Amino acid sequence: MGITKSQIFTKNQNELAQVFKVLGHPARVAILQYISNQNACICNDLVEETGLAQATVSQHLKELKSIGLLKGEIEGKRMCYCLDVDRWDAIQNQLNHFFNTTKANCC
Amino acid sequence: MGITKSQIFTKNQNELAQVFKVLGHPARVAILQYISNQNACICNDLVEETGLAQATVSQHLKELKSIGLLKGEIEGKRMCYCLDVDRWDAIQNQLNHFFNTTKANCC
DNA sequence: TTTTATTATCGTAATATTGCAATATTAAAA
DNA sequence: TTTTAATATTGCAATATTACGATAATAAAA
Repeated sequence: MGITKSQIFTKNQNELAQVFKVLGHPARVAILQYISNQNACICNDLVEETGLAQATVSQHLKELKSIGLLKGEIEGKRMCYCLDVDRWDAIQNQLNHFFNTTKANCC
Repeated sequence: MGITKSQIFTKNQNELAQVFKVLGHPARVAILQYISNQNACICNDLVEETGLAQATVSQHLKELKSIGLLKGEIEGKRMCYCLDVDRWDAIQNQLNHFFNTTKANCC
């Protein structure tokens, strides 16, 4: 096979896993950290910063957008990507809820 | 290509991404939640619980072990897998540190 | 309008992941 | 010792991801 059997898991489990998955690439971690050190960012900065090709960076940005972590505004012929802070906080809360509720007494 | 260029990122970024990646599958989220509802667990329970084949479950458990989240004790001819609570807390702290430090003023 | 700069998308190659059947391993039970 | 039960490993097919060159799209600048 090779296809994740998402239909056998709950909506919550799939959503949680999707968030983790998007964050599960060092380039995307690096992109988020870089944006946090600026007040904003543009894609071409990230090409220099990450050492990845422009097409690759654009693709990673798309994935971060797909879970709502980034929002982009058009600024002339540039894109200004920045964190969606509300979504950022919501995701942090969601992950903490997972960690707090999934804590077992060990055998 | 298709290979993640981990050498161009920091050790911290790679480690963080690796943790997110392991958690980024609904079966592994479900396994952790199931273990938390028991006091322990055995692999065969998980086969029924998840609807995945025994080999598949075993593989997911191996990945969770790879980041230290689970520890397994041999109990006769069974394995007793349980959360490593110290590691669990450490990872939660690591992720919170990432979320707290990577928080930008939006543009 | 033409050029230039910036970002997105498409197509494709390389690699990774998922899932499972078959088989191996291990230890208790018979 | 042989059988049985539980888990791990191997090998493989299907699908997903990563990366990038080429190209398209868009908007400011010349």
